[in-house]
Amino acid sequence: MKEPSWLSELNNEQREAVLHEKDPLLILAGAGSGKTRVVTTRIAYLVEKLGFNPWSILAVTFTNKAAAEMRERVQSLVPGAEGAMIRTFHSFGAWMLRRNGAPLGLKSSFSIYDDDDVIGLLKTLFEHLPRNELRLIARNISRAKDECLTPDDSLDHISADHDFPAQYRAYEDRLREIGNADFGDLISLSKRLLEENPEIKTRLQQRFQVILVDEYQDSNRAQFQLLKELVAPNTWLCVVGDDDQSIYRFRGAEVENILGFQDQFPGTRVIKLEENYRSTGHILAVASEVVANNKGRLGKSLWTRQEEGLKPALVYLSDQNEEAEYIAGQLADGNWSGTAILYRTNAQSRLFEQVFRKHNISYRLVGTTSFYSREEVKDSLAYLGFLSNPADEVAFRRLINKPSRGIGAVSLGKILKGEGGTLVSVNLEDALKESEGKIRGKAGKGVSSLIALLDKMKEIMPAQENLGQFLKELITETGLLDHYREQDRVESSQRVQNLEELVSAASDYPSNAEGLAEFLELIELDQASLEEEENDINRVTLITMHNTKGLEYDRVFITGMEEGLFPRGAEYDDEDEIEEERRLFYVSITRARKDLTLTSCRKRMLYGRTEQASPSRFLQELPEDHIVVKGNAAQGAAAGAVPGSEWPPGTRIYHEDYGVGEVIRNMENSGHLVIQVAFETGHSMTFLPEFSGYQLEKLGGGDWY
DNA sequence: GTCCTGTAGCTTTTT
DNA sequence: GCTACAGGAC
Repeated sequence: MKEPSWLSELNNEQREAVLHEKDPLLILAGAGSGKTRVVTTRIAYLVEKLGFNPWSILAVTFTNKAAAEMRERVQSLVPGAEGAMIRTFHSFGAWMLRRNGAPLGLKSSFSIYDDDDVIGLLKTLFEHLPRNELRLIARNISRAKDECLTPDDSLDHISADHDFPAQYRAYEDRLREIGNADFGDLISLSKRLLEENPEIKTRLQQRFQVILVDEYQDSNRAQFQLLKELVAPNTWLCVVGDDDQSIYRFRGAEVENILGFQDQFPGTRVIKLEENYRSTGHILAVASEVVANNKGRLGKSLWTRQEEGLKPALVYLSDQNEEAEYIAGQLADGNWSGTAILYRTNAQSRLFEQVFRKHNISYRLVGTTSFYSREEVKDSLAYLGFLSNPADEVAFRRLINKPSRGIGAVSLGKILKGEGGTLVSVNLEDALKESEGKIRGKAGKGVSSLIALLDKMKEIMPAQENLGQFLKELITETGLLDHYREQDRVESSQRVQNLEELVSAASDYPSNAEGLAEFLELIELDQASLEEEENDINRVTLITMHNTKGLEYDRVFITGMEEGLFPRGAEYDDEDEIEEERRLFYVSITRARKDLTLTSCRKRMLYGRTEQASPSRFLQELPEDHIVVKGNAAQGAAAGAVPGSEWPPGTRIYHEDYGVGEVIRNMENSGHLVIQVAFETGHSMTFLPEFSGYQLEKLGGGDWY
């Protein structure tokens, strides 16, 4: 029997991974080793050769992009096989909860709250707390859910704040009352659903005979527990991942899930994919050498058949301006679309944008302010969300006075709490109607007009051609469109254009309750789905290191290789954190196919201050034989010192107001020397000696020797 | 109820 | 250096 070409094109290990049957399978796939190819081919093989019904296959990924790519590639191998359930973990959770959530009190039309909405809900519960604290609570709730912890569990390791469990409980109660779910719920409630309802669990276990998990190293505890619930003794379980590419620990990802997989699932077969098809020899050697510094790895050694290629360059520059100019110079060859500039923090992109604009270099900025977090989009979605769920207080608060109807905080309080100060109704549309006539003046008229508007919207909905048409009516009738058109005129923004994009995306859905729920889920779960991809244009990619996972470029620049910036937050030398940063470095290096440049600056402006920078510790880990160094590192300046400074670190001083202290750091701001002094009183102050030096008296020490 | 100004605080963030 | 938010002035 002749093999399909997609099977015979695989190398031995890849082939083994595809053909493996029954027992749990752990595929350790190094960067660029053809991981996606193995997963997609495995699905194709199971359907085409072993006769599995696509319906019985579940493949989970972490990003919508990965899911879409997987679906596409499966289809191109075996048309029809893409009928397998290929979803992100969260989208799978949502799918399950919409169909089976009744025992948990969830209606099929629940909305999904993103981080902003969570903070919005917390704000309704704890009005007096400053936003910062609300953000912290939101983060901690999300962390608790990553571990499947309820307010009843021990939460001491999440937050030492004694109020936290009560705050978490209040949040949970309110969210259940409203009937919506947050991102964490999509996983943790799914797990609870299966745990508490054996009949649902059995049904799903019978359906999903094959389960594949991609990027397994990024799964968190809750996702692991959900997976355990789904897997029956006879399930064909296969997980794919790379412990060296685990870079989301800060979001709850547990490398332990992949490190301990064999213990959790006895009888596991492990297959390593170590042949790299992406990068040339020197680049791969550098990557391998760097990541070998990490302990706690399963251990792989990548190799390539490719030529040695170019040696990666390590370039020392004086500051971030020179860095941007240097890269702009390198880009003069016009190969932009094959090039990516990587940085640790989003803030670093700004200067590149400026300099590239100056040199007429086209660029594409990946992953900044998301389309959905824009005000006009959020406003429109609040109306849609509220029409879908009139208990949605977060949406209600957003739309009540947008555009302005004269309903302020006082009137809003009356609507929600009535005259007596108790909650009028969970259904806020009822509460709104209840309050009509009880509120005077402008606000009273506003309430009446909002009621009329909502009624009209519900009435005209079924008559619209599609949901886009309905949304267009909605933003016109509410006045949002006029409101933002005016704003565009004044601020020369593009808000109306964004609204038009939203309308056009909604046009694919029918104008009814189901279409509305589907559309809302799409945009809640896939924030990138509307952003236009114009890949045909020759443009440089500006992107954070985190965002590059799964991508590759001919030429890569890794910028800002400086201590404190990358690795970031290195002051406290937490070895686990350093290892995570090192994995991030490994991920970044392995994005490059042929050409890799690392840049490191001696000075860097951060938060508006220019500070001396020392080279990243990772640079010492680079194998000398495989790199080329340009420029020099420190030019003799000690860390925290400014060359030629009269006040180097270590200088003992006396200040007439603060007493005795010691200079701990020199900085530069707009050409002026700034010194930071730690006083014996415990105070830390900064001074510009040029202007306030008369208040400072040197006590000796700290001279240059 | 809306507009303006001073100040805190700043990672990474698939979902 | 920038931005987002709270609090005061209209």
